Amino acid sequence: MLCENVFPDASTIALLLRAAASVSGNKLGDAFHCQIVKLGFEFNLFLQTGLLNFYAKVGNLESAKRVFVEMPERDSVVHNVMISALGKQGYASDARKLFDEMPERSSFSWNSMISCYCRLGDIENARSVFDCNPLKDVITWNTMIDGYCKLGQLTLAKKLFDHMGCAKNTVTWNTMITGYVQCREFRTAISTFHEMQAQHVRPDEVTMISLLSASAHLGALDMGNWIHAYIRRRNFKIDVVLGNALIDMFSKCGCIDAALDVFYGLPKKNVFCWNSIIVGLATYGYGREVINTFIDMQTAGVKPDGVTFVGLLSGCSHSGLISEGRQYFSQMFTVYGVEPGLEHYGCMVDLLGKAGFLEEALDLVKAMPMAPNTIVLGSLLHACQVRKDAKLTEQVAEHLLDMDPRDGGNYVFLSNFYASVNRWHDVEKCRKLMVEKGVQKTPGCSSIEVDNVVHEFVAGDSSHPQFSQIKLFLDDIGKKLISLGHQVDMTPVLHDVDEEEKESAVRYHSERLAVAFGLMCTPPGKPIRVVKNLRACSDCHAAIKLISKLFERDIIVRDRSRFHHFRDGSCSCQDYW
DNA sequence: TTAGGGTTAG
Repeated sequence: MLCENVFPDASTIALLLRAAASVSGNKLGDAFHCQIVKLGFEFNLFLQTGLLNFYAKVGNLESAKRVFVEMPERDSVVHNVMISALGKQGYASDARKLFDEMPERSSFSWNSMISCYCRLGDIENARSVFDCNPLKDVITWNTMIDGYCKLGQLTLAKKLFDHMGCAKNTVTWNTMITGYVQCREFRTAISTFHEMQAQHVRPDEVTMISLLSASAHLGALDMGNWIHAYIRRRNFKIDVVLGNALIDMFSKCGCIDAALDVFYGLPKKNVFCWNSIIVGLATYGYGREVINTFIDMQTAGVKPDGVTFVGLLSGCSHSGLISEGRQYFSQMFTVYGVEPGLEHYGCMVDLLGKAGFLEEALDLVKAMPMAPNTIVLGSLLHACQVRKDAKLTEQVAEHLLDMDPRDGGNYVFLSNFYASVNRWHDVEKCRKLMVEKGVQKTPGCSSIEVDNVVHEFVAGDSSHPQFSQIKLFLDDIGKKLISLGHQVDMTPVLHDVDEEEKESAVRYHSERLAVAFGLMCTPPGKPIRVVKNLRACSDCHAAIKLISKLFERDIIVRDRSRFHHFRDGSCSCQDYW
C-alpha cells in the first residue's frame, strides 16, 4: 500500500494493529507507532487504544504503560485493558490501584481484577472482590471456580458451581472437569462430564482434552475410543494440544500403535507431542524406537527439554541400553543445553542399578548437586535388592525412613528387607513404628474397564459386589498354576505370618483380582488391560505370565513405571524390570 | 478489554 503511494488512514492503522497483535511481536507495533507519527495522525483515543491493546496483547507492559500515561483522556475500556495487562504479569497492587480509581466499573473490570488475584493464587482477595461485585456474570463465576480449582480447593469450587447465580456454559463445565483432572480425581471428572451431557450442554475441544487426560490416567480405553470417535463426528480440528492428549491417551491405555498413528498424522508437532510419543515408547520398553524418535525430533528442528530426557533415559533404562543412557545423560547439558534435574538422576540410578552397576549408581547419588529424594533412593534400594547387598539395603532403607517418616512405602521397603533375611523382630519394630506415627502403606490398587465402567480393586478390600465369585475363580486359577509348576514367591509379603497366610496375601493382590475379573467378564480372546498404582509384584508377574498361556489371552498391565504385555507365558519386559 | 486445555523418573 505504502509503495504505491496510497497512504493508510487512522482506521486502517488501527485495523493493522489489531491483526499484528494476534500474529506478531513488538517490533511491528513500534513500526506502526512510527508510522502514526510519520503520517502526522492525531493521537486520538481510537488510535491510542489500538496501540495500548497491541502492547497489552504481546505482553510489552512498559510500552503499554507509556501509551496509557500519555493518553489525555481514558475511558473505562482503556482502564480494563491496563488492569488486565498488569494482572497477567502479576502486578496485582498496580492493577488494584487503577481498579479503585475507576469512576465506573463494568463487569470486564470486576472480572479482570478477580482473574488477576486468582492468577497469583491470592484467593482471599479474589473472593472479597467477587463478593463485592454487583455485576456477576457467567465469566465472574467461572473465574472464581477456576481460582479454587487451581489451588486444589475442590469443595469450595463445587460449592460455587452448585450455587451459581446464572446458567452454566461450556466453560463452566470444562473448568470443573479440568479441576477434577488436575486434582487427580479422574472418575469424578468423568461423572461430571456425564452430568454435563444430561444437562444438554454441548462439549467442545477443551472438554475432550480434559476427558482424554482422565481416560489416560485411568487406562480407560473404551472411554478414550469413544472420545476419539466423538472428535471425528464433530469434525473437531486436531491441533497440537488435542493431538497430544490423544497420543498420551492411546499410549497410556496400551495402544502404542494407535498413538503412533495420531502422532504421524499430525500436520504440526510441538515439543509436547514429541515428548508424549517418546515417553509412550519408553514405557513399552521400545528403547531403540525411543532413540530413533529422539533423532527424528532433532531433524524436525524441535528442541528437546527436560521431559524429553526423562523419556529418553527411562526408555534406555527399561530396555537395558546402558551405554546409550550414559552417553545421553552426559550430553544432555553439554550438547543439548538441558540441565539434569532430580528426575534425570532418578532415571540414571534406575538404569545403572537395574543393570547391576551398583557402585556407579551409588557414586552418582553421592555426586548429585541436589539432595536425593525418596524416588532416587527407592531406585537405589531396588538395585541393592537385585544385587542382594544386605548391608547397603539396610543403610539406604533407614536413610529413606529418616528422610520421609510419613511415607508408608519406605517402611514397606525396610520391612520387606528384614522379612527377606528373616529378621522378624525388626519387621515387628517397623510395623509398630508405622502404627505409632499413624503411617499407612499405600494400598495396591488396580483398575480395569469393563463395559465403560472402571472397576477398582484394592488389596485386602472385599467390597466389590462380585468379590466372592472372583475369589473362588482365583482359588481355582491358583490350583491350576501350581499344577503348571508355579512356585509361590512370598518375598513381597510384609507380615510375619505363617506360610499359608502369606500365600493367600499374594494370591489376592489387586492386580490378580483385576485380571480375574477381566477373565470372568470379557469374551474369550479379548485383551485384558489393567492399570496398577504400584510396581507389579514379582509373584503376580510370574503368575500372570502363566495365566496368559492358560487362558490364551493377551494381558496388558500398566504398573507404576511401565507396560507389561503378557502373551503365551512370557512378558514383553523379558523379566527385566 | 474479562473465564476453561496437553507431556515428567519408581
